[in-house]
Amino acid sequence: MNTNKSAPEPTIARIALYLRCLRIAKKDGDTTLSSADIEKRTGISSGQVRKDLSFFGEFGKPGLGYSVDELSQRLAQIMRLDRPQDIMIVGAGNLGSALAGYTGFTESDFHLVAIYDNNFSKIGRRVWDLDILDIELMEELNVEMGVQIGMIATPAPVAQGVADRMVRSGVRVILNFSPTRVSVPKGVIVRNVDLTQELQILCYYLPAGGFAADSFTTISSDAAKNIEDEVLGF
Amino acid sequence: MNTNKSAPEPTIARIALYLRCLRIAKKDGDTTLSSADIEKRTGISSGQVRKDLSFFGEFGKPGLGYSVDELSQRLAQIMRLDRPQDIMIVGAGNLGSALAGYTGFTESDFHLVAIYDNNFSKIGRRVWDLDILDIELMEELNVEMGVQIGMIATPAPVAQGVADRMVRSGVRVILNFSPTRVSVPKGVIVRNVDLTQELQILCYYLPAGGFAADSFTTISSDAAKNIEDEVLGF
DNA sequence: CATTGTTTGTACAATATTTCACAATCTCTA
DNA sequence: TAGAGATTGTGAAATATTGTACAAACAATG
Repeated sequence: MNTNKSAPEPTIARIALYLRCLRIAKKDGDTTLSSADIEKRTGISSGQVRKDLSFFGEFGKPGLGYSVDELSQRLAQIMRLDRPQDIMIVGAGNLGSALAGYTGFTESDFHLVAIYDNNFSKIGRRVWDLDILDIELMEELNVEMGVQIGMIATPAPVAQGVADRMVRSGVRVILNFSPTRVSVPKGVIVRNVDLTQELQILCYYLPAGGFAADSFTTISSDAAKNIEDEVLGF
Repeated sequence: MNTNKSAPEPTIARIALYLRCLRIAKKDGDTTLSSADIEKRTGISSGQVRKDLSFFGEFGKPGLGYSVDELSQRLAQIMRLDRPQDIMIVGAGNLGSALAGYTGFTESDFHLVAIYDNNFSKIGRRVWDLDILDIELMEELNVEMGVQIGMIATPAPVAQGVADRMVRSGVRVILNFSPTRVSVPKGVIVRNVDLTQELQILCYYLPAGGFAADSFTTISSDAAKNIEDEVLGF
């Protein structure tokens, strides 16, 4: 174990993955998982899994593995995911509205409690089951709500102002979808999800020779299942 | 410089940032930028900037810096962003539709040419200026279109099937928004954008002591501008 | 055109992260 | 309950990434 210094960020990111893996394993009826099992499910090497977990304690039993229930509970505790977390969104446009309706958040016990905008034609309109609120009221309203997690889904030019307002309102961590970096006081954490950047990175890995449809046509991933046949609208 | 081995992934990610920075600098009228200037604009240390750029060549002039125009052009070339790139989206639901309408892609010269779904009630409907196509036709249609970049915006259970179909259709790089990992043949690249995971990571960094609104109330980021006053709907 | 001031490119050092290997510990079965 | 088999936790080695510092190259100015 390693009590003094905090875990590396990549470890934290993987813990989130382990949590999802554990939930699926539980649904599958597995009561215990070895690090090798976790490797099969996540693709993360068993050694990496053990090292990641060992940052926080000794959760496993030699010869057996990890108890699905116990590990889930402990990891959720560490990640502060053992209770529902309230979130707010600023920007009720294209992306903001989609995020507001994203069911994945709800499934993971995130609870959207407010969505703000600065556009008078949007304020008061409903998105899913929420009224769009006037951003001018955020500081006031958040005294009551106490939301600590904010998502920025605005154009770049207003992102910094929104971040500042969030911080003044008591928000402590920010997920920023706008294509710009925002500055925040020390102690507040920002993560950027930059959709364009992701595409650009992928472009770099595009093969040089242009379009070549044949190269991989016959190869099929071993994890492929025949779920395409299911009636599953998306 | 370093011709033999390919650049580290973090470098590639930052190059995308430099490109954006360069575009803004050009708009600002700057014709030349030093690595220190880039640090001011991006927050990436000047040393890091120089090291990143030196992976691909010697673009700067000692005593002067980098020519905005030349560097933009060279970097765009390296990232294959010197010409428009066609993309497709699978999943015309909540998130997929939002991505289809995301203006950021268009601004960076990405061109959405197809959006697919498997739900008969959606196929044929229009999203923005595109007809939603039957996913069953992807292989056939993409012979003509030759799209190499795909985005998965479906529920997790069908993501692997969609990825397989994309690969069979000639897609070479995939941006996966579904909350699951997909396997692809060697040579095909997948990047995952996992919205729930991002929130979960942030949760970990939430301060322990619960809600404490005062701590940062008076501190304001030095980069804050008064753009809130602008009439800028979002 | 020499001198001063800037800025690059890069070797080297420092961190950070991942991989590897294995003793120690536990399970399971006979 | 003893012995075989499985799996953990963790140091130590290997990689990967970032930070530092400085000689060499150029600009600018009078």
